[in-house]
Amino acid sequence: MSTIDDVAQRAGVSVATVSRVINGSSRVSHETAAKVRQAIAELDYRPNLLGRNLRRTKSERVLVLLPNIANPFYAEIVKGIEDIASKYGYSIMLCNTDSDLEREMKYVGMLKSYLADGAILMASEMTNENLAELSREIPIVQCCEYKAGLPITHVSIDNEMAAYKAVNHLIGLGHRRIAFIGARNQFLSSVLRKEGYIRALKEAGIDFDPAYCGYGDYSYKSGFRIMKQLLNLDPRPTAAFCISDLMAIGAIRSAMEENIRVPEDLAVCGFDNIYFARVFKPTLTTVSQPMYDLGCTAMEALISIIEGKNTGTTHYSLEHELIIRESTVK
Amino acid sequence: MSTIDDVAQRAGVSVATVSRVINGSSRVSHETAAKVRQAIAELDYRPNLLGRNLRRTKSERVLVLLPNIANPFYAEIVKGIEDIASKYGYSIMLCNTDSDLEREMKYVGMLKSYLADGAILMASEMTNENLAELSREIPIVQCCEYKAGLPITHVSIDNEMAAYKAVNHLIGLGHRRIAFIGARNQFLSSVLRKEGYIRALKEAGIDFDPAYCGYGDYSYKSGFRIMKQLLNLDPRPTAAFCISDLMAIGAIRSAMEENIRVPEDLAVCGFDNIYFARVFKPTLTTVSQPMYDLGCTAMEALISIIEGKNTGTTHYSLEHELIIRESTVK
DNA sequence: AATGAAAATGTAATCGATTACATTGATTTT
DNA sequence: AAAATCAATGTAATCGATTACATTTTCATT
Repeated sequence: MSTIDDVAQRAGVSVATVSRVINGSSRVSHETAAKVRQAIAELDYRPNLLGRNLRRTKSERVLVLLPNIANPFYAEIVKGIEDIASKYGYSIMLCNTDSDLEREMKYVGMLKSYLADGAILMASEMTNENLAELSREIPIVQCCEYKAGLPITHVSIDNEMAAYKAVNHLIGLGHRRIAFIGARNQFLSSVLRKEGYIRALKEAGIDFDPAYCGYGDYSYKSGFRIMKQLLNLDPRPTAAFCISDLMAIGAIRSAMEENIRVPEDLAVCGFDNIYFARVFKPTLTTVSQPMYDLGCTAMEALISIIEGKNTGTTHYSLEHELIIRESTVK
Repeated sequence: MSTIDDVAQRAGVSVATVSRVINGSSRVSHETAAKVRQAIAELDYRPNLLGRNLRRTKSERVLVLLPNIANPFYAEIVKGIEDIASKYGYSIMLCNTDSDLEREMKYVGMLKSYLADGAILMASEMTNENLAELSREIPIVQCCEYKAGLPITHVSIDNEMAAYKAVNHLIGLGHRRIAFIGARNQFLSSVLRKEGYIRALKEAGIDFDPAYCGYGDYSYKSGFRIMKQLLNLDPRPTAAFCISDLMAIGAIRSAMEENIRVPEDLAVCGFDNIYFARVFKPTLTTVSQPMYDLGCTAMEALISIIEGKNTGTTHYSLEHELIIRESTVK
């Protein structure tokens, strides 16, 4: 309601002085500062951020684009992002893209229109070309699900190795017919998880069989559907490696409906280690991603790009861990 | 990068004309408009939203404050909010408050600093006084979890009746010792759910016993912990009504650890009908809230306040439904 | 051809802040 | 006492848009 002019008038000083008091940018006498602060309090004045940001061409705000807030995987990452943001005085605003390119572009438009200083993209649907162009204009960092071969900083885990270890675990339990429940998309993370799966099979002398592979969209539903199909195969798989926990849980429920016991008749391994992985019965064997740290690292990286401390692109790879629970071992 | 001045220069017109073309606010000749559009395309120009919003004192943006994006209950509500927002040309930005007043106040500060035209608050931690004051300055709507007795529009279900029906269902199954797993907070919704619980007991001639009541924070963990304690009672409850599905699932897992069968030895009823309620084993009896519609209604209400169509406060109460599944009936 | 109305376009004020530069007044140095 | 220095404060330009008002152009009407 009230502007810096109102404050200046009430305190009997110029707007410059008021601004100095607010920003502590240069020395103001004690008495004057007190008068100004008093006026600010009396008027309940708050600087108009639009004016300030316009003048400073800096918003200290960052957009976080994510495909789906309902996916618990992202919640923990966001926590890390928020903590680091707040440490450096940045605000973050979450943008739910619903994996819809049009929605995503709307938020990217806001980014290009100076509403924020940069963005963290998770599972962006943009083309490589658009992404590259965007990152030339505006500081961005890709987190977790990312597009390959771009000069854009990203933060993730070693997806190939993680998948390799998970599948190796299944092989170690004696399984030979191991299904792969993945996703067919542009994200390097999903490509690498499949590569890890194939490498583990190969090293164990097991032929890769595309019939044992199904593709969905990380969701419970798609895991459920894919497993239904896989169970119709003859001989049917005795184990499955899924690229998300939600898919794994869907797969298990699918098996349960067919009276197939997990893990006795079918061992299932997930990916992510969302909170529900230890709540669900049977508890879920999975690859634990350091979600909180992924978020922290992404935000640290973004801020250093925004503040010009870091111009090159860096690819961060954080540690993961295979967590063995009831869904593979009784 | 480029401004309206650059566009004007390149097109050989004035900034006013460029603005007219962008906003279609008044007639511009075909040729001129074409020249301007060409220049805009060539420069990849986008209006600076800070400048525009400052001038218009309108951002067409709305903040959505929610306690926790990890709670699947909110995800569906947000979808409704987003759909209506997009229908009216508004953008929404999600703000994760983590039920932390300080964080919440930071976002409220942005609101007061003209970064958005209004907000939808879910489970706000602000005091009644602060809320009332805020709503006098800025359009806000409370959704689902709300504070009572304030002249602020809110959208929810009839929580008392919903709880009453759920507990009545348990009573109908023959239960007499029915625990209440709730939350001790300022939200009218949780107070009303308890009142519904008490009314159902009363009508059935069952004495209300505070020993059978536990209080947490809607989370899985708190449900787990509370049920652990309740099971130590002698005689122990044979049923429990929980004010969130996450709590109900925690309670069930707690019982399972003690080798207590659900629903045979203990019937459990949740609240919300989150997606997981039908995935979890046993599937969960619960009160279904029309989350998507709650979101839609809240956003419609907010927009009508922002655009000055509606000045009074309205209290919307949407329909709910008791959904009976395995956790109460075999 | 002169007139007037309507259409197209331009000029400059404005939104609310920040900040370079200018000014004032007090204090120190010589 | 004059000069130099420095602290405190003010004036006005600026960020990038929108828009009221002014001006120019076009064209139908007489």
